Amino acid sequence: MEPGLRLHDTAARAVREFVPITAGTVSLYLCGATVQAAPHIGHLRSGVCFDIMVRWLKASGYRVTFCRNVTDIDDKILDVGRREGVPWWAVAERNQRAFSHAYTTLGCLPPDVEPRATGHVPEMIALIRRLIERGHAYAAGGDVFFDVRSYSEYGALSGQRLEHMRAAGDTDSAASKRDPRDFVLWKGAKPDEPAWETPWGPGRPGWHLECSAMATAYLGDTFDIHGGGLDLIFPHHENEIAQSRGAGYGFARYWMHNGLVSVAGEKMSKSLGNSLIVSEVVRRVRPPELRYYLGQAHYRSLLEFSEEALTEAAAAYRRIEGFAVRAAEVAPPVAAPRGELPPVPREFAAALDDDLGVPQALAVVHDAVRAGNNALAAGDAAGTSSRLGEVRAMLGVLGLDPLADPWTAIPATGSAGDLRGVVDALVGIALAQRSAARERKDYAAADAIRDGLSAAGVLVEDTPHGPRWELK
RNA sequence: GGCGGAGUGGCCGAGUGGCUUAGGCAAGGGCCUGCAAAGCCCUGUACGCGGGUUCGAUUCCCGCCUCCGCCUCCA
Repeated sequence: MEPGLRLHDTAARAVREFVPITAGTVSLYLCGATVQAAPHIGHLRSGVCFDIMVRWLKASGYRVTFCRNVTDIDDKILDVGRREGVPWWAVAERNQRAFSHAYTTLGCLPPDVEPRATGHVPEMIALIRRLIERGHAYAAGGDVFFDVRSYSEYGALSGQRLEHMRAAGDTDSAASKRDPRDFVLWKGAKPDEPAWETPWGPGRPGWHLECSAMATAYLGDTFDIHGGGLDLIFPHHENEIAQSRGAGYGFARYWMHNGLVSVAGEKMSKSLGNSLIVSEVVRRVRPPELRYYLGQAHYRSLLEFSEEALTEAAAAYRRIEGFAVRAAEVAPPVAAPRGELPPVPREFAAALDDDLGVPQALAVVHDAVRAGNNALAAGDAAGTSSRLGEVRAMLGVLGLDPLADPWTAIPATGSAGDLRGVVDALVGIALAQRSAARERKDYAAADAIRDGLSAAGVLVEDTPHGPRWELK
């Protein structure tokens, strides 16, 4: 009777009932970063959307194996290294760290495995060998190419027909291709570039090949879900399918693609130079607010970035957070049993089961918040507590914790703990003075204290139980 | 040229052949407050344009306009 999870499958161009290969388990591969620059919020939108996906799968009882790769070598990484006069691997390492930090900052669970392309050359060589044996690939001029005409299904994912396609521009030695649309599996070595030995000569991996090799290495010949940004459908995912199916593997059964983030009507991308770097945006809104913003729209929709929308999202999240914080003061949350996720309201589950309907799910959250605020106002501790439980459970699935200690968001300086004690004490003294002023009806003095605290980033609210304060 | 997607009230953003026409932000009114803040209650009747189908369309069909993505590295 349970409707169960349904997902939009790009290959089928439809929402399909999700049936895992093995009951109770899900294998998920997500195209992660090509670590050629610092992450922008478009990258993290993908990260957040699939993080919610993973969390929902887990909350639904699935055992999930989540693999998110790192492409740590490509033309641009080499370019950046040359330009900066540092080794290519240092560029990759630095940016990978920036990505990891951004994922962590926005509350994305770490993947079960995070393979790097350069660590999987043997798997790639084996895959190329298999493709050559099966007549789908050929070595020419130092490169190895995939023969697109040998694979009749080529173009099926993206709905492209071979005769309409333009030449693949992924190599400098196009002359040696049998067909201009053939794409490169392995790039022959060039002077001053890193190279690995192969039966076809030294060189480095082509981008598409990496993902096929890594996905099957960790998730098996056939796995459940493959995800990535909309812009990867063609050629990247199309080519992955050609390589993997050509090699005789079943490969991914569902293809999920998240919508892109645009700025001023244009796609956000490194090459367009309109990137909003995560580390910058997180100075304007707090990380959970940015996460809320990136996750609030449906994962397949286009997200046109605007400062106003970001601010609105932050306000919306604060409403939820405000309830949770106030409710927790009255009705302390009961700690959930270790590793167990508390149940979420049925409407919330139904929304997420319907192709990850986060917007509708958030409507359920806000309804619970309103009910909770009403219970709070009525002094209904039991009702407040139960609503708080619901809200926390739902937000947990969305990767947000409204009761997270705000001090943990403050960059660790080694003295954060001491600092907190000092602020607590000083604000406490100021509020005591303000209360005294109010007692004697000296409202000018009371307001001056409140204004002073506000200017310092401490917001004061009067409640039936006395004043309370929070940062920012 | 080929493939795909989108145009919803001031803004963001769901959704649906009619029935209770999501939710948030902002706005106005009210309650609460010493004043605020927060919260609660109320208010706003929207679906790009033109046809068609229908008792009835924002929702289905046709045409058009505008915008975006992919077809080249890109989450």
